[in-house]
Amino acid sequence: MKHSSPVPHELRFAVLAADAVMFTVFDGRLHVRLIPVHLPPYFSHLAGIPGGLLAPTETADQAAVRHATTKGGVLHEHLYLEQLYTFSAINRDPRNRVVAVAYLGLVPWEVLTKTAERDTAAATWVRIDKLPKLAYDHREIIRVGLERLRSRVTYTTIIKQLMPKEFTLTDLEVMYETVLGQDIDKRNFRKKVLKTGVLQVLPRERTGEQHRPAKLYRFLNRDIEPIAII
Amino acid sequence: MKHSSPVPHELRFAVLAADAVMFTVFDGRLHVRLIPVHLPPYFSHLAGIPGGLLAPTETADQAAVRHATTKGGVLHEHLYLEQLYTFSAINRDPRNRVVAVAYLGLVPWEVLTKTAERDTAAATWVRIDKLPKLAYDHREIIRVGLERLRSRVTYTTIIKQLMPKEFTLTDLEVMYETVLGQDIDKRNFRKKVLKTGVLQVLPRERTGEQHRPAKLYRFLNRDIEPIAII
DNA sequence: ATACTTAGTGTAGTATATACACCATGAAGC
DNA sequence: GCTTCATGGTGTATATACTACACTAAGTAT
Repeated sequence: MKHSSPVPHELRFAVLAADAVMFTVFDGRLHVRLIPVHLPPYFSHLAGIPGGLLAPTETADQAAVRHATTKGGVLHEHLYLEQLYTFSAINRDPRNRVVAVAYLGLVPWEVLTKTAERDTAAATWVRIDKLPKLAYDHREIIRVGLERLRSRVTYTTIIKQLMPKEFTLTDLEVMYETVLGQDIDKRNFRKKVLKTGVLQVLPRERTGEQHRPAKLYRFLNRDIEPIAII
Repeated sequence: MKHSSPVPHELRFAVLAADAVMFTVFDGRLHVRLIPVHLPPYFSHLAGIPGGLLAPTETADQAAVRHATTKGGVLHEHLYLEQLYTFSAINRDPRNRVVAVAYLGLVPWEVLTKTAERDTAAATWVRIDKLPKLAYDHREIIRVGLERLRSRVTYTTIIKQLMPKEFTLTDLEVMYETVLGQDIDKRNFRKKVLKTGVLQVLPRERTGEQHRPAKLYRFLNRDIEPIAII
């Protein structure tokens, strides 16, 4: 049993939420995961990023995983999440004081095989240059998430969280180009990325593509290392 | 008047706090601001970083400024604060569920002229290699703050938040060396930092120091720019 | 005038970044 | 089986940046 609380009721004014800005890349475009917002005062007119309240026995990390998977439809084992920023503006939710711990989520498109992970009534992948009107401050949260993603991509190996297990060097180059929105020189990119030593060549090639087969690579481990690549 | 809340009482389990890990540098050492923790279950046995609960009409940023100034004793106009990380472990406070939005604070030692800003009974500057036993998860918060400071110092100009208005190139070099804990080559440092263009030479020198006078510089603006220096 | 202390500077060697074009190889069509 | 097509894969020359390193300059104190 708990002791009587030393914190007066009027300081328990806020509700805590965990929201996830999840990105994936396909068709050479960055996409973000959006769900319809059913709650008042929006009643499905608007979209938002997946998220929800913390339970009393949950950390923000745990709540982020729970809401990203249940509401966002992306399987836990496919998803990388890291804390992004905490949004605490007084009226960010018009109904209540809600403080949101936002998370940056990344998931490789290729692993999203289950129907619920692609586009359904409950959740869709939307091009970041085609965002609809969004509820709350979710446009701002997405902006901060994208900014963080682009920044981290240039000095860490976080991009591995967007790549499938096996990929060609062109796949990886295109991923960098898509996330950063800029072209990269093919020869210089290959020299640089191979010199970092984060990739392992596989004894296999990707064939069947009406051109010369490409060697397949994988990242040596799942951790994000602080290495400048671009 | 507020509408009746759509959020059940049992989801208002948490209290929100804003804590500030404030750093300054003097005597060639990094110091962090600590205050005695009077509350149960610690009763002044332990120290902690300044912080406190959010008021219902406050953002986390505002609460961080308020507690850093009132409890930490550092004047608002001397203090730089940026959001660091949100700590939400279930039992981080043994009395209550408290979710803390932690802030990284920086302040130049030279501006701390008021008594309350130096060492008092209410707050002291403690060498980061001589930390006492700390309440809650404050050692972890300080660790994360220091890690963030060192990381930001290498690819932004955040170090300007630790420098007085006017300084010599040696002052700046020593600041980098102190924060990063490593020596820097004097000639290479000067070439690099002057080439970035973030500094302005002043038409003045620092004299009276029983050696050749040093030119004084200042940062061109207060914003933090993403520039690699070390 | 001398001693002391930090300020201020340059260069050579190495490593890294950039710009840029052609041959290799499998698939598909004839 | 020859040709076409499309992407895979490679090297070099130039410019820029990084590193290591030692001496003179100038004010203060005696």
